[in-house]
Amino acid sequence: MALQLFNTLTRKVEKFTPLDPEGRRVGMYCCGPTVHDFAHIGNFRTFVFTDLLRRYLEFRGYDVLHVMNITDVEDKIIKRVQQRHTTLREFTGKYEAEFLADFDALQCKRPHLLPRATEHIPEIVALIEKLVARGIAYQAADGSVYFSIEKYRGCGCQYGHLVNLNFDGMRVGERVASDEYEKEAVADFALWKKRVPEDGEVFWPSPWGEGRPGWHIECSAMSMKHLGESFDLHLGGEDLMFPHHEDEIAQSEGALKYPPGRRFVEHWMHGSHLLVEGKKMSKSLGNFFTLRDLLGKGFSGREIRHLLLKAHYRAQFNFTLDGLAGERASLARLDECVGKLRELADEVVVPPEQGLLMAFTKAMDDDLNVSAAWGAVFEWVTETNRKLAANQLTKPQAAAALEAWNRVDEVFGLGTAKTDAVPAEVQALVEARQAARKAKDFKRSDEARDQLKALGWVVEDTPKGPRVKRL
RNA sequence: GGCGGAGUAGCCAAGUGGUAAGGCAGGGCUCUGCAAAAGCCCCAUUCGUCGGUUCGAUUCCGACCUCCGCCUCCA
Repeated sequence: MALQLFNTLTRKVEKFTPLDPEGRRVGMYCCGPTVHDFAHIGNFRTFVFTDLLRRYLEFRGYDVLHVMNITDVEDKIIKRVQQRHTTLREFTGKYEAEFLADFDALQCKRPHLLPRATEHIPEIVALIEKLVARGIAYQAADGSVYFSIEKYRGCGCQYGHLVNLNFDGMRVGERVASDEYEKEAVADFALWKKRVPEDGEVFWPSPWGEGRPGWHIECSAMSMKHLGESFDLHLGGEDLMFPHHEDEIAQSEGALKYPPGRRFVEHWMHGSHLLVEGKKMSKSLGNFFTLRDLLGKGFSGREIRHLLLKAHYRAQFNFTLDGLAGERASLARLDECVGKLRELADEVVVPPEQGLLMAFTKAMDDDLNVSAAWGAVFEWVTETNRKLAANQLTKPQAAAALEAWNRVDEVFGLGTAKTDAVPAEVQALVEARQAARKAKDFKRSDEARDQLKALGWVVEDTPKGPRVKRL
């Protein structure tokens, strides 16, 4: 079976075929963060999803070029730069660094390229010039340059690939009515925003005067620069379908005349939103977790990653602290099994056991069915534990099983749990307890166990002697 | 109002026109001096409701109920 992925363009699960004639190289663009604040756990759901897809493509043998933009100029950013009396670079640099630290904590592979909008102004201007030259973009009386959806459609292009748009049925709400710009049509969107006093020092020169890029144009300019005018995959959160991605398609396909059968992006994928405690995240409800909030509650990036990877990317997922705590036990079961295999397998190098890999691949090929994939992993855990308990696993068999898990984990990216170094005080208590047990002084040995527990360690007696684990 | 998604055990969740994966919690057992966040085993005659098609439906069709998301800030 081949890899199949849902495509928002067709609303169907389709066989994934790269544009590369050799079928090897894959260009993948993900809409990255707007660096105006700490990213929250909902944002990271999307980034963990894109990381999962990239890793699975690599597992399937593709040579992936992963590009993720950093939006470092935008209304909210400019407002905060003014409020804090700082510079754009200093402000966005801080949140970009924080974002990447969180990204790393969640064990996401760094994209190969992290282009910043402010470093692509010439490409953005060039793209807008093409649109102006084709008559699809116009400079309004307010000095800003807008994209004309009417003109675009007049060129034979379709607006509304990703969502079924019904302009008449749309609620033209307060947000549209309150728009301060002087557009020809309400649906037109800004490509270049004319400099206003509130922008402070944030502006660049352009053929239309000083100003800054609109929100959508950066992604068209940067994705095409780094991945070519047509590329394979474009990902983002579901909220980006409209208007952001729709407008990206319009800008790109409006600026370049694509030959029949070619288009800006072959395959669009969107991750569903995360709910927190049953509700959409919002600051007023206080259900707004940043990664550091959760790390502060004692959860690890690895545990959070594991929880985010349990849900299918297109399914709405309810994030709860209880759920996170529950997953800890599940992950521990897996770690325990892998740890035992590691002990037994030693350094033996053998090819991976096929059973787990086949079940895993079958599940993941089906639009990244992680639930089925985890099902396969845990069936394998139970089976492996059974053999382990019965002493039925030889060293090469354990090594093969471990190798299979390692391949799977190249995709899940959980790695090994960080084992805390055992402090001398704890080690001394373990030894004292063991000595008391040998002397059959169980009162003393139980006291030692209680003391260990108070220090946050749990002791387990195994055939190989006592073992301590962090509580 | 328009568009889209979802309802499967206490909770999370996969799946199929032929009789329900997996995880958490719970129960039993094993190991143990006792234990264990160690291991094994058990745990839905039933898949929102009502009809229809069918030898057979949770799976297909129709209606209804409920929940959620998007509709120009948003991952």
